[in-house]
Parts: sequence; structure tokens; C-alpha cells
Amino acid sequence: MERALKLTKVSREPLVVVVLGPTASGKTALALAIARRFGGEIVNCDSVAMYREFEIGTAKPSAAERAEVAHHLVDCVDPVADVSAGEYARQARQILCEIVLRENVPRETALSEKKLRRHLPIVSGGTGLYLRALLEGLFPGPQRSEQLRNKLRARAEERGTDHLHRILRRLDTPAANRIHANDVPKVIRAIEVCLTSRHPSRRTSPRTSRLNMTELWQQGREPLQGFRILRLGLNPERKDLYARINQRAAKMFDSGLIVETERLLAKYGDQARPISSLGYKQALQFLRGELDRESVLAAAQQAHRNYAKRQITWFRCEPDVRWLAGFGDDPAIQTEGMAMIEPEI
RNA sequence: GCACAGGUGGGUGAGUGGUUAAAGCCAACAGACUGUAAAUCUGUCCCUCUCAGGAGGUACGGAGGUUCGAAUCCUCCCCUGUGCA
Repeated sequence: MERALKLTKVSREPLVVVVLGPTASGKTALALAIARRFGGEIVNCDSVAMYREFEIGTAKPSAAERAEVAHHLVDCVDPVADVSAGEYARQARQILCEIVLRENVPRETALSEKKLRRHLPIVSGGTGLYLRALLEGLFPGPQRSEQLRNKLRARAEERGTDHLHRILRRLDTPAANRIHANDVPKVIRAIEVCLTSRHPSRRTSPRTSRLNMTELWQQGREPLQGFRILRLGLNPERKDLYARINQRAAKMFDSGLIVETERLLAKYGDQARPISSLGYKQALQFLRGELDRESVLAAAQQAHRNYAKRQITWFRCEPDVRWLAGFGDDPAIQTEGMAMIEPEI
């Protein structure tokens, strides 16, 4: 009897809390609150927050917050490097395992049972694809090939997007049916997958051993294993969210987003990937004289709002999300979120 | 007060007698998304009904008029901008 009880307790997989939601919904605040309460470490899931030197426009957690709670996958990539969903997922999974194995260092006067508890990993971020790559895995496709892509892009340039789409149709009809001809990046990736992925036994029969994307998809994904996942979704009223976004964007400009962009531009030119992301893109347009003082802010706010809308669409079909109708920095919402975590700990 | 320019759907802005419920762009809303994803793309977008192919109603500052037919031409009125007084 006693033994059975012990066994079930032991076999209970460690928990990972995921905090998701659109920009400016207060994910960071909620994640921090959870981390403080349960002894957690935060794993970032925002693609551009991974880049170093991009500070103001990325709304990264502050130095004080980072000193207080361990943060992972923030400031871990060189501005001119490329990140990818696959690379993110590999690293994040590794980190999740490490956090869970780490013993909790008691703050204050820790109770003896508290000592035994391991750290709670909290994944927090708004990049839907990265989150999916982490939790559900990606199909076993090849990494990207820059030369092939350049060649295909040039093709599209001279012969039109339909031409590329027809190439894909020949290689992989189901994939072509799924991807719109105008969606050039996705068409290119699909062609790339079809052309560069080969079966190990390609030497014997190169034709038949090449797998197209649909076939690779059918091989399935490799979801995250060994964890119980609890997804907390932040979902404030749309108009409140938009107002918050406008405010935050204005604050970014007040805090020197343009100066930061100027510095980054001087240092890296347009080689640094995130220079073309939300806020930075608009700041850059201002520096180039394409936008005036007044329109930069408006344009940046607009871009953030549009982004939030896309995130909401993405997260709506995320499975098993416990939705919280408000902002993550709202104490009432935090309490509600904690109450959902409590029984799972 | 005079002169010129102009008033078009949530915004901007084409259209200058008929295939025009009115291009394009933007916003808004909805959707897609399997290694550049803070990216990229799609759909809807005056109202009502629909057997989902369509049917009807209302609309281009206002009121009249010309015409088989007007956002488009004419008259008067109202409003906005610019210039001159």
C-alpha cells in the first residue's frame, strides 16, 4: 500500500509551466510571479529576445529581474547570427532537463521538505512556432540551405512566384496545395526540403530515395517527453491590449529606441537580423528619412498591434490552454494563475 | 466678400454618362503557419435575405434638374482648403 503510493508519487513527471499570450499581455510579470512563488527558472520563448544588444525594443526582463530569477535563452545569440525554431527547441529542451534536475536552494528558512523540491521550469514567450517546436517537435527535415534559397529567390525574381509554385507542385503536390503561391518563403522552404532531404541509402537509387516534404511530415514529430505541461494563456480585452501596446511602444521610443537602433546600425549595418523586427524596423525607417518624427511611433504601434493579432490567432488553436482574462501583471490574474498551478506541483 | 481647388464607403484615394456596391492601399475582423516566424501569406470587409449560385434595398456633401441611364453633366444651397481683399 505504502509502496504503491510512493511509486505513483515518484513516477509523476516534472511539471513545466508555459506562459503564452500576445505582446504586452504581461507574460514576463506573470512568469516572474510564478517563479518567485514556486522557485522557478524562466526559459524565454521569444525569438528576438534571444539576440544580444537588442534591448529597448525587445522588452526583455530587467537586470534586477534577471538577477533575482534565473533566465535562459535571453541574450544568448550574436546579433549577426541566425536562430531557428529547431535550434531553439534543442537548446530549450536541454535547459528544461537541467532545471528540473537542479535542487531548490532554499531562500529564507527553508522547511526540510522544500529542500527536496526541484526547480520549476517556466517557459514564457510569444513566438508560437518556437513554442510548438519545443513542445511538439518539428518534422525530421533538413536545415536551411542558404545557397539554394538564394537561387530560388532569384528564380522567383525573374520568372514570378507562380513559377516557383509550379516547381513545388511537381516535387510535392499536397504541399503545393497547402501553401499559397504568394507565400514565397514557405514555398521556398518546401522546395528546399524536397531537394535537400535524402534518404541514407540515396547512393543506390537517388530518384526514389529522395523524400518530399509531405512524406517527411508523415514520419511525425518528436514531442517533448518526460514533462507534464501546464499552459497558461493571457487573454486581456482586445481594446485594453491595444491601448497597452500603444503605451509600451511610446515608452520604448522615450527610452531611446532610436538611439539604440542607430548604434546597432552603425555597428552591424543591416546584417543584424532583428534590425528589421518590430519597432527597430520603424526606427530604421526614421533614420533613413522614410518616416517623420510623428509617424514612426504610430507605425511602430500599428506593427505591434498587428503582431498581437497574429499571435492571438496562433495561440487560439494551441491545445489545453488555461486562459486568464486579463494582464499578467494584474495581482488578481496572478492569483488565479497560481491557483491553477498549485494542485499540479 | 471675390477667385481658384475640392467634398466618394471606417481612413486614404482612383473613377469624370452605362460591364461601378464603386480600383488600389490602410485599418478592422477572421484564418493559415512543421528550421528567417517580431517573418510570410490568405479571406471577409454598406444593409437584409439566401436552395451559397445569387436575390433585393440603400449609397459618392444637400435639394432639384437633364438623360433610357448620373459619383460622373446643369442649377441653387451647405461645408473645407488655398490665394486675394
